[in-house]
Amino acid sequence: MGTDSGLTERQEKILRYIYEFGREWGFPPSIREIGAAVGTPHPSVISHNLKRLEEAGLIEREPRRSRGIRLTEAGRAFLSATPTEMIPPEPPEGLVSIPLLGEIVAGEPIPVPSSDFSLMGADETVELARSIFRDTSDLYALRVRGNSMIDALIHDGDIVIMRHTRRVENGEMAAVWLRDREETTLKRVYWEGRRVRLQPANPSMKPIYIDDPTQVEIQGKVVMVIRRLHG
Amino acid sequence: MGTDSGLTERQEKILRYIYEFGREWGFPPSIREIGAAVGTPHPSVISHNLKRLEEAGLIEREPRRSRGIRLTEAGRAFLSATPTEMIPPEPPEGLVSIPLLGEIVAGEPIPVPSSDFSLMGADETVELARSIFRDTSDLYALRVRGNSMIDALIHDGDIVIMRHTRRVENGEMAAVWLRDREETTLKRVYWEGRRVRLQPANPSMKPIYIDDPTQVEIQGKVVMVIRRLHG
DNA sequence: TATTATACTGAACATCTGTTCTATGTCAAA
DNA sequence: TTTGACATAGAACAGATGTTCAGTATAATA
Repeated sequence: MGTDSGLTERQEKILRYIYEFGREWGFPPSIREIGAAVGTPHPSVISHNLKRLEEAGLIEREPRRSRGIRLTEAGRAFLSATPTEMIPPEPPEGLVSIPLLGEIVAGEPIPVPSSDFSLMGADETVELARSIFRDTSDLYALRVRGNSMIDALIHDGDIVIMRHTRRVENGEMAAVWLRDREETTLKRVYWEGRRVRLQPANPSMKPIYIDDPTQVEIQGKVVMVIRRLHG
Repeated sequence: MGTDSGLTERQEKILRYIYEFGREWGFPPSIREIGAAVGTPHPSVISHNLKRLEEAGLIEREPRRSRGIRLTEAGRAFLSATPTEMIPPEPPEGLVSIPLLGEIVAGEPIPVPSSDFSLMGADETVELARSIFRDTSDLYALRVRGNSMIDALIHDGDIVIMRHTRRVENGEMAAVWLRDREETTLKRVYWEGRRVRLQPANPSMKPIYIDDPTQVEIQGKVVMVIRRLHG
């Protein structure tokens, strides 16, 4: 037995993972992916617990279909009601609370943890109209520090709204995580055969060429730039 | 070839089915489920067409993962561009609908009627979170045309949110109505004794001096700059 | 103690699923 | 006509995936 919610700690973990996996990837996890996430490689255990979660009405399943897991409203409600630390207050309908995950310095990039893109840990949020975006599930915000991106018409204090996607079109501006350097930087990305060109918007600056595309991890693309002025 | 969209009829069917399947089941379809839906039980055909859809940027895929299909923004846009059009809903509480009153060209200013700042006549609006602003009663929006304000970090297509005030501090950026010229322009305003200096943010451009301050009518000051990028 | 219920472990299986390979048909350009 | 690009068709395969079965462990209960 786990908590007073009637769910095992593992069951709660599973439920939460299903939610977070869906947010990140756009489709539900498989049984074994859940198992790896909660530390049990045995599908029967997950299967058993999924059965319990379904009996509790927190999820729905499509028998014999891969990734046939669906969170019910009750499941979502359960997750918002039992936070791990703090759950941000529900924004009014029509608004999106976009987590402000940190800062980004264009010239001298600072790392942004690539694993933690959940709402947790974001003490600040940016509220925008949901209608502006077609899909708001994978948006986050970064505050720009420094004036190195001045020629991209982005300067100190600006807020950039990012979409957490793994793929960008040629020429789109993206937040790029360079694995070997452990840096994040804002650049326009061009896929040139088997190398990647990271082009600063400033034409006087030379592009960075990455010969190993696996070193380049797209954190997301810039969807919007917001600048607030005097009052 | 199918339509003028560059997509085969089958590819369009596939794209639409991915969307509808996701809406119905909460997870993406498998390749063979797509095949059955579009009348071809051959996975290679679907695989081939999915590759095309991915190249077109309409979907994203996670290689070798079952149901690893995700609609991109472009994909959603494509679908909503074709079928029955949607009716925009009323803005919910917590939002401000800021009237988009027209365009402003920094270099070659165009007139904006100073008398009509009501909501009427504004066919477009910009929706923002009410919490961003102290007071939302006197806000309006203008779309920037042209790149003359490029050194003010404002460029073509940007939306500027204005506060309709008659008075600005020295150095604040304002929309200025020049009575004799019947023009509106975006400039930083400096009150210098009995004349007014309208300073373009571009340092290479000369300021405009207005000797008769009554000719200068402050339309409002720039409160926010919004730039939307790809998707 | 014996019983029952629940959660877990381990293994195996049938099917599903994405991918790859080869071959065919179609249509437009050379 | 030939050529090439492209959509399609069929088959096969390795791995993923959901499911099931037998057995173990632990705790609550009679």
